[in-house]
Amino acid sequence: MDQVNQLQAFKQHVESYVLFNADEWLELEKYLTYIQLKKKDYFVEKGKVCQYFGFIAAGSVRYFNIRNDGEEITNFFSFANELVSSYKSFVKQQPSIIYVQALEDTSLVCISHSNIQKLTEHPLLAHKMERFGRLVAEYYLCCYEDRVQAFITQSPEERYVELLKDGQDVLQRIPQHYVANYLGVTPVSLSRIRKRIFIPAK
Amino acid sequence: MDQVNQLQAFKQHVESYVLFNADEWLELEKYLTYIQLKKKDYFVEKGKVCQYFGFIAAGSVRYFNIRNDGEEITNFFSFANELVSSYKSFVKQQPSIIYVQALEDTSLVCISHSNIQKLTEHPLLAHKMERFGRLVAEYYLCCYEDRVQAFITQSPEERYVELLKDGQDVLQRIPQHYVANYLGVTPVSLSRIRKRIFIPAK
DNA sequence: TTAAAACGTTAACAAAAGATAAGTAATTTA
DNA sequence: TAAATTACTTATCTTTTGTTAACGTTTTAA
Repeated sequence: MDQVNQLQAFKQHVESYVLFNADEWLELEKYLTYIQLKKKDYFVEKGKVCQYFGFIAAGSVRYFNIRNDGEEITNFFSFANELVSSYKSFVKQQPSIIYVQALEDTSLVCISHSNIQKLTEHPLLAHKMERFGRLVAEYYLCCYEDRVQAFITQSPEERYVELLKDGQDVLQRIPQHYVANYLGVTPVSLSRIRKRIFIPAK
Repeated sequence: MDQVNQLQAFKQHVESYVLFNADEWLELEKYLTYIQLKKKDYFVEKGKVCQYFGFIAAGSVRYFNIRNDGEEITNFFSFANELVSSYKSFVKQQPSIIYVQALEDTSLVCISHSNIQKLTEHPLLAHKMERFGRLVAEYYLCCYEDRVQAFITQSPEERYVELLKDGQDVLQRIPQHYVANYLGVTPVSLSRIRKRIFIPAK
């Protein structure tokens, strides 16, 4: 995917939050950074400060942690036309507690933290950029609200069934043990859940 | 607690995000609503649109859900000097999926949704209000990020031990079965966890 | 103040999940 | 392409959790 198309996709996504006119876009474009990740490249590594806030024009990423025993624990995924960052690390400019890694070759349109600072002080763009930042945070906040709600009110099996409903395409692209972590269970347990669901007891 | 003190506490909290000068405060104050809740009064009810975004000057609230079988499931708590709203409902102006109820008599400094709209278009205050909104959303997003992380990487027992560390005072004020829900386990299970922790096997 | 309701603990049993290991299939990569 | 690695399932055993019910205590409300 070339930069023109990446920018196009980025614009479309941003405008689902806030509308910018042509002049504003010309100015905003100066602050964008294009980043290409190959499969397994890191967008952020644990212990390092997340420098960019990214939009996935193409590809996908996985957010994970490494336990003391070396096991990788997957928290989350982001796909094309979604945003990506180690949010807390980016916002607070503190070392990330997670890794964010490309699941496949991935094209990103990014804004660095220092450019975000400049944009939120920019005479022409400040107001809309603040609003954009707020709406993005609110969007993800609502996602997390749902996710916490699910952990509290649903069993792992129910969470998996729910995920099957609105994430068929997603599930097919992701190794199952990553999904298991995402649901908060072990891969072995997810395998049993699948067995229970697909081959009901006679 | 009288309104002067409530406003004082509110100002202090807001200024931990964004600084407003005296003139700005005088203007902003026009948009505030003071709400008193008696114990067990609702701040928001399920199915109704959350009209206010509130700051708890004194008191505390509990966020909960009612399951099909009538059981109440507690999601979250907010205490004095914290913000409260059914975030998703307030932001999207759609019916709340949860109840928010006062755990004790509670004094709130609130801004209505329509006033938030006016403030984010206000010639004097817009920029700072947008920033305030963004920083608040980011703050809560980080809280949720931690909470989801805890569900994925920790056992209920570990989550409880963690909660004991930084929430001693909180735990003493809240019925234990509310805490159990918050941790994602049943009250019976939390009782067993407590037994395991406090009376270690000989 | 007394009766009713709500709380927390414990017990007993069933269901589910974790840990470990083994075995097969699929994918990677040298 | 062959060897190595990774992924998924299955089995066994242990631990934890859920469910239901009982019991004494505390709190609430009539």
